[in-house]
This record gives sequence, C-alpha cells and structure tokens, in this order.
Amino acid sequence: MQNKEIYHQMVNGGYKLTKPRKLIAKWIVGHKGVFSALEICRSLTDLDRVTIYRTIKLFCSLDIIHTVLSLNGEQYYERHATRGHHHHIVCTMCKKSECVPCEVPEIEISSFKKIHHSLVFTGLCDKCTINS
Amino acid sequence: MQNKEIYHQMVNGGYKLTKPRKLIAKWIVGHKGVFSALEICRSLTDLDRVTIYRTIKLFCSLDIIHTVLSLNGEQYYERHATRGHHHHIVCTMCKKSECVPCEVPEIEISSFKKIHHSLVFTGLCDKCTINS
DNA sequence: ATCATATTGCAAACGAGTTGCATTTGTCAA
DNA sequence: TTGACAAATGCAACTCGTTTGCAATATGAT
Repeated sequence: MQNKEIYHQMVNGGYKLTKPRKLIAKWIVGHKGVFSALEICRSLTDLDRVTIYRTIKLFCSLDIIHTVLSLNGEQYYERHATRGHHHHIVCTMCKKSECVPCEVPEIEISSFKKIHHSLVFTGLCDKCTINS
Repeated sequence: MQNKEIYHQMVNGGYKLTKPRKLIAKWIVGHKGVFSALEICRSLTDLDRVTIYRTIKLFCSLDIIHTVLSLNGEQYYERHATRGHHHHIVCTMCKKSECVPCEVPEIEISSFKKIHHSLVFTGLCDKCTINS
C-alpha cells in the first residue's frame, strides 16, 4: 500500500493526517504518470480547489511528488520515483504523450547542489503527422 | 545588423513592418538570453501588452524566436540559434540561472516526428546552499 | 472528552495571457 | 503623391490557473 508510505511522510513531517490529504494521497498513488492540480480538482469534486493546491505544495515540500516543467502555463506534477526516473514526449497537436527513458547524463556544476532535471520532448505523433 | 534580418523575415512572411514590431525586434536583438513577454512590457512601456503578446506569437510562428519551457507559469522565449542550443540551470530558491551545454542524446521514436526537447536543471546555487 | 491549533473552505484577489471591437497605420495601386 | 483598404494597434473587459485572508471546522495531544 503506497499511500501508507505517504501518510508516514506526512506524520514524520509533523503534519496532520486529514481526510482531504488522505484522499489526495490515494488519488496520486492510483494515478499513473504526470498530473495537474486541476485533474485532481476534476476528480475529487468534494474538495475545495484551495485545499488541493495547498496539499500539492505540501507534498512537494515533503518530496512525495515533484514538479514537472509545464508546456502551457499549467503546472504538472509526478509521484517521486514512480516506475523509475523517465521523461515524456508530448504531441504538440493532440497532446497525446508517451514515456521515454532518461538518458540525460548527470551534470556536475560546482556552484549548484541537489541538481534535478525536468525534460520534455515534443513532436508530432503518427496520426498528427499524417493530418498536417 | 540582426534586426534587418528579422524585418526581412516579417516582409517575406507577408506581414507589415510596423513601429511596434520594429521596436520589439530591436529589443530582442539587443537582449542576451532568455526573456519573457513581461520583460518586454516593462522595457517598452509605450506599447500595449496585447501588441507585445501578439508580436511574440508572430515571431514564434516565423521562427524568429522560440519558446523555452516555463518553471513558474510564465512563458519564456529565446532568439533562435543564439549561441547554439543549450539549457539552463535555475536555483530553486533565488531563481538565479546559468547556461548549461546540451548533452541530451537525439532520440528516435518511430511514431513521433519533428522531435524537440526542453530541459531545465534545478538546484541550489552556492549562496542558497549556505543559507539553507 | 476537552482544548489548542493546524487545516479547511469560502470569497475575493491575483498575475499572465486572450478576445472583441473601434481606431489608426502601413502598403500598394492609381 | 495621394487615397483606399486591409492589417495591425490599443483599449476595456475577460479568461484561466493559482493564491491570500479569514472565519469555521477537525485533528490529535492531554
């Protein structure tokens, strides 16, 4: 049960285990891949938007999820270490996405610590290539 | 004179060479590195936001500039082919950024064409590492 | 079970970017 | 050079994702 793990991280961090937080944790565990705050809003309609945004921030600070770069002004997130580190390729026309294994070499920059990276590939999927 | 080149691209594309467009072209040529629409707004205060946004879109469609992924909901742009393809590392605390050469291998995905990538490294810069 | 306080939900605001529309400006043909 | 017409501008008012202030509520330590 992956959500138990998240509950643990919350309690360890000194945060209360509330109903909204549990619901959001379960949703995230049950969701494969990248997601946005608004997707959670659309699913968990009993919860206030504000609570969802705040919980997402909390989860980020607890390293339960991390931000993925945005393609369109909407912020996306991903569960830390789901199925190993990887990236996505997104079709610029129809927004369909696929996973891509990570081949970014580790970089060494003396003046920066705790380096993470966010990578998105964009292109045209087979269908959209034909239609364009 | 790099802006002459841009004027050419506009005329070739069948677009008028207006005062606002020339001003924005000059600003972009004179600007080193990544920029946002709002930065131009702050500099060229006589121009309407709307005109700036519309001109940026036009320049993107003419391949004069291209979008850079955003870290915070604000869209960033860069002059095409300035100093060759590269990426950025951004400090998560103070937002200071540095350039990083690109070492992402070309990927081959049969079902996608015209693949581009957007990569941002994040981390803590030296100062923020000390203060945290 | 009680209580302090962390957390929620509402309303109202925010900032970035967009749209509709009347006015102005570039361009091209006369 | 001028004038006409489409293209482009600027204003106002809007959208959408996200945030803030604050009163009401729920959690968990006692």
